[in-house]
Amino acid sequence: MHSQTEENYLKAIYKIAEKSGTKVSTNAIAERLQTKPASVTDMLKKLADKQLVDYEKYQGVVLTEKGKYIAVQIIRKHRLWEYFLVNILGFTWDSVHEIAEELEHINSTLLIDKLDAFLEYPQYDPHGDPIPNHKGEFSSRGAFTLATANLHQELLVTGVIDHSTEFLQYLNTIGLGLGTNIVINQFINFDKSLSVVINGKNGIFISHQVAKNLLVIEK
Amino acid sequence: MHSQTEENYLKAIYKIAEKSGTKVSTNAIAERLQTKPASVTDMLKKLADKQLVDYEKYQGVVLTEKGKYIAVQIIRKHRLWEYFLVNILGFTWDSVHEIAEELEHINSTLLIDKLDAFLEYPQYDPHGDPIPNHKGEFSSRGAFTLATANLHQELLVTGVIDHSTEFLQYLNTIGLGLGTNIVINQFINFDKSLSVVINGKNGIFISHQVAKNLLVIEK
DNA sequence: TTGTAAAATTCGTAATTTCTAATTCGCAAT
DNA sequence: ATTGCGAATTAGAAATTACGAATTTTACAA
Repeated sequence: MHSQTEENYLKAIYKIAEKSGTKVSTNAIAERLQTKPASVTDMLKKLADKQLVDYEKYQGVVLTEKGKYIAVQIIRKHRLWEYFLVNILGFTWDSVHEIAEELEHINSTLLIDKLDAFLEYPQYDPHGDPIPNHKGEFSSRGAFTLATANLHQELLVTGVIDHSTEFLQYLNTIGLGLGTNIVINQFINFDKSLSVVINGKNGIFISHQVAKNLLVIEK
Repeated sequence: MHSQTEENYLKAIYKIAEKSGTKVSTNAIAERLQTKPASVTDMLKKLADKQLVDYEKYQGVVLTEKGKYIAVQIIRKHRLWEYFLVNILGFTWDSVHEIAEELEHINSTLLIDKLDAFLEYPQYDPHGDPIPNHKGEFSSRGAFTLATANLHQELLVTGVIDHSTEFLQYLNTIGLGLGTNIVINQFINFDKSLSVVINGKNGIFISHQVAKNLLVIEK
């Protein structure tokens, strides 16, 4: 078994590598986990001893297959629990992250498989992130950010990149959530902001910063 | 917040005191938690500092009101999760204890209240133990053990005292579970064993040891 | 090629929790 | 009142995870 701390490191390394596509630096891990580089170095040595990461001093780390498998299982658990919290217990999408961070460390493959079955094998969590299946395979919808979408195309919101409570609550205030229909009416060159139609309601402005954090597909 | 270890100590002290009704000894805690008396002494000092127990060297401990409240909340969480695992996810009653031991340490009052509501405020867990409500109040059915029941009385099984997998699986093999009807046909003086009718099936023998661990009420 | 700033590591230390071994305490029997 | 034994405690040490300060390494600009 692995400690909760080890699991959090593996997940952090996975997430950073997912975004950057390269070896993961000590500082990047420290920042993500709100800890200090010295602590990260200590843990990387430990994970390397357990063959969960390939680690060379000063060169960054990469997850081994074993490490990647564990990371994906934790992500699976996190996202399934989020789905449960929102769709079964009635939590809002902006309030489930912290609880799922705790639940993801519960250790029982049987529990997760039964939860998955009870939820009828959902493919996406309440933020639109794909839920890996029991083999660790992810679905993909080929979504792109609103910032790269075309004018006048009918779009469907399928996910968010930023998961912070503040961002999600802002989306709530403008009536935007997963499944919302959206059309870009106007592109403002000056600040790259957008004027959009949300579920038929016209003239809503969305900043470039927000658009970059919204995932959509063509309808 | 309190560590998982602290919570386990509080729960252990509560359970031992519940049975004995007296101050709880260091050795009793050590045995229940599969640890050494020296470790227990260390932790008792810590819990005393936090005002969760009243502790005098060599005299044993008692939970304070604060400590008792926390212990009851952990028991509430444990039993609600057991109910969820059995009645929603389809686990068997003999396989949920270990998972619930992990889930009981998830820290969110909102989560537990929402889970309670989703489960429709169950009063008893899959082993017949009462689930404290959000105020910490327990229900009681006034059950007694099969070992103290009368001949020929129609009885209903409402709980078990021993929660071990072995005991529960044995009950499965003789077709006995919560809600089972049972009548004592014969009392064997030699070894205090019983001949009983279970759900209409005659001539099943039950040892005194088993009878002492079954809770029943009159029908 | 060299100098320097940023990144990463080492080292010593701290807090938690646990353990073993040695010691002390409380109480029952004499 | 003393003795002796089991229960409980203290002391010292290990494992885990984290941190600050000092040091080393890397990468890149001049």
